[in-house]
Formats: sequence, C-alpha cells, structure tokens
Amino acid sequence: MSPTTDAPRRRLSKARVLEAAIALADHGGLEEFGMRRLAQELGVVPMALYKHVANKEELVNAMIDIVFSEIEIPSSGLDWRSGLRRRAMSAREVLKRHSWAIGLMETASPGPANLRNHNAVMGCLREAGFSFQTAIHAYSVQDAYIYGFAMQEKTLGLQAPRDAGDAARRRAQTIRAHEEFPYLAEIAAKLSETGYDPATEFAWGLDLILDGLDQLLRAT
Amino acid sequence: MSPTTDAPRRRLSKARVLEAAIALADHGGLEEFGMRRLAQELGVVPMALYKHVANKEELVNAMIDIVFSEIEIPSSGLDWRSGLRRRAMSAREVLKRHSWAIGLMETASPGPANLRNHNAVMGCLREAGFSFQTAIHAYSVQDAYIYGFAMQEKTLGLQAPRDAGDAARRRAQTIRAHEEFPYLAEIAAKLSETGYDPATEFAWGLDLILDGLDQLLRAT
DNA sequence: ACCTGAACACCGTTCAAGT
DNA sequence: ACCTGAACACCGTTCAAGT
Repeated sequence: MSPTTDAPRRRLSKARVLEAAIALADHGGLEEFGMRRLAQELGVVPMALYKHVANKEELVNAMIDIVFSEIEIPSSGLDWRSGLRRRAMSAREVLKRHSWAIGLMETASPGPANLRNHNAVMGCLREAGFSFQTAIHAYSVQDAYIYGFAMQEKTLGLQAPRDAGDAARRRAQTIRAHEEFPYLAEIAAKLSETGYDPATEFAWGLDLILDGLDQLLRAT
Repeated sequence: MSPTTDAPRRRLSKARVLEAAIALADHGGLEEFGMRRLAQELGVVPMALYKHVANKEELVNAMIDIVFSEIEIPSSGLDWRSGLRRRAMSAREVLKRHSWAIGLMETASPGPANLRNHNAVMGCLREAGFSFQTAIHAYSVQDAYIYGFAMQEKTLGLQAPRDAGDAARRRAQTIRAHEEFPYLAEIAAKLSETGYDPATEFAWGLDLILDGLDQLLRAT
C-alpha cells in the first residue's frame, strides 16, 4: 500500500516476472506458487502481471523453457557417450535445483531451449552411427530414466519427517515392515549405515544404459 | 435438490467414495478432480464426503494405493527376469489406465499395496543372487524407467491437437524445425510413417536394462 | 502504456445445525 | 450416526477505470 514496501518499485517486465516466478517456485514448490503470491513478492497487485504474461499456463511454460536452457547440450567436441553422459548428469542437477518442474518438462508445446536440446541429443546419436529407429529408442530410454529418477529423488527429499507425529508413524511402519516385509526391513536397516548418494546412484543406472547402447553400436 | 437426482441414493461408504473418485480422475484427469465435483457425481453435498475421508490428501493417498494394488507382483514361480518384466509391463498398463496417478506414485507415506509390491521386487532380486547394493541399484533404475516412461507416454497422449489453432501452431513449429533442427525434422518426417507403439517402445528400453542386469549377475 | 480495484466463478474445509 | 447449509479464506481471471 504505502510507497515504502520492501520490494524496490522498478518497472515490471516479462524477464523480471519470470525471474521472480522461478525463485518463488524453487523456494516453495508448485503448491506455494500462484499469481497472487507472485504479485505480492513483486510488490504489485495481481492484475499487473497480466500485462506481461497471458495467463498462468503461459507463464509456467516460459519458466519450463528457462529450466531447459540450463541443461548442458551435448557438444560435438566430445564422443557421443561422454556428451550424452554430461547432458544427463546436468539434467539431474538442474531438476534438483528446480524440482517443481519435474512433472512438467514433457509438456505439449515445447519451447526453443527444449527443441535445441532434444535436437542436439538426437544429432549426437545419429552422428555416432545409430540407426534412426535405434536412436529413437535410445533417446526414449534415456529421457525416461532421467525424468523418472528426478521424480524418485524429489519424493525421497520430502521424506524428511516434518514433525514428531510423522516420525512416530514412520517408525511404527518400519516395525510392521520387519514382520511382513523382510526385504524392505533389510533396506531400512542397511541403507542407513551405507548412506545413499543420489548422484552416484543416478550415474550407476545411467552407465548401465549407456553400456547397453554401446554394445548395440559395436554389434552393428 | 429433489429426490429424483440421477445418482441412486445408496448409503455412502469409503469404498463407494474411492470408487467414484478413481472413476472421476480416470475420466477427467487431476484438474477436473475435486471434492465438490466428486460430491456432485455421488449426488451428495460436498461436506458428506468428510465423514468418510479426512481430507483431499488422504483420499488421494488411498486412491494411489488402489492403483498400486492393480500392479502385478513378481511371483516366485518365475525366474527373476520374467517376474520383473511382467511386473514392469503391468505397471505401465496400470499407469496408462490411471494416468492422473503418475506424478504421485512415489509419495511419502506409502500404502500397504505399495509396500507389498516393492518388497516382492526387492525379494526377487535378492533371491536371484544380486548383492544388496546391486539390488538397490537395480530396483532404482527399473522404477525410474517405469515412472519416467509413463510420464512421457502421458504427455505424448495429450499431443492430440484440441482445435484448429493448436494444429496450425504445431505445423508452423514443424516448418521452423526443418531449418533450425534437422534431427527433429527427421523425427517428424519418419515417425509418422513408421508409427509408434508405446508398448513395444517400453519393452525395448526395459529389455536393455534387464540385459544389463543379467550380465552383471553372470559376471559375479 | 502501464497499473489498479472491485467483482466473478471457482476451490478445500470448519462449524453449527438438522434428521 | 449420518447428512446439510451457510460461511471462511483462498484461487485465476475479466472488466472498467485510473494515472
């Protein structure tokens, strides 16, 4: 209301809206994210946003393409395997940073950064010598793994018990698991000793897939 | 309002609420799904639902566990590879039927059907001779692939253009792709000839992963 | 050209009341 | 014991007005 709000009253712009939108979603997830809340963060009335973005859906699509632009593109300087490996590792890191984007990366109406990245991946495979059909398969299995792993990692990150009640419920569940679900009990017992590093876990599956593709390429 | 509403006025029960909820979500997706809309479908006032479920979140969790219960459990009668393969193929089919569940399967506080299935998968791997650590990796790569593929298939399913404007926009994009993104242009050109079957596409990547796991098992 | 205020048609959910 | 009605605190968005 008063001119002494904490947000500096610079002119609004699409870039500034997008930046604030991503910061808000990064911080609070998709549930906290909304037009009214975003306007508040920018020190502006909700309707001011609609001069810079058509609606919420268009805004989210633009945010998604910014996320895509942060993913490394397989450079033609590297061999196909290193290029794809770096791109996949980068994608996981980016999706960790912007975990609200995880369910939305595969949206209809892909943006330019999305197209650029996917074109480069497909190019990398074709130039390596994969047939068109095999390149399609290889492309599909990689992206499914990347997005699926990011999803798993996200919910694992939410496992941190929020309050004492949650923790107690979880403990009770673990005890029941001991009786009915011996193999889950083994996980609960051993994984807390070993620890669990998502980055190396991701790399293990990624290398399994890339090994498989490499064998296919050598066999032809 | 009048006693002649189309829904038969049988007594409400948690089972009846869940059944109607899944039917509604299957039909209209998560966006159409809501407490008020669900109540309307059951011919009841919104608040009547709250005697049978605590809130929307608890309701969705219960729905998710029903989805889990529809996924085949790897039977101990089969060899490990066939068991896991059948379970994965079944998971994809179930997620196709209930595509609203795709982002939510890996939720915190898993239900009993979830625990049962995951325990059986882990047991299948351990009994096949995989070490604990390798079994964890194998488990992770499979589920990441299954959920990631389901996500991709879901958005591919939404690609069907809704109106003429959409179709025109998509065509324009394809033309631009020809110039800037030759490898995407190749996909657009060739994939419409070949056709694309999600089930065989899914099996290709699944077999690549299972082959890799099989080689690991034989090497030890 | 850019921002605002009031309003509309929605949510999930609480609370006090009906039968 | 089960269902209802009115209300509360939210949404995204439209429309007419301000500067």
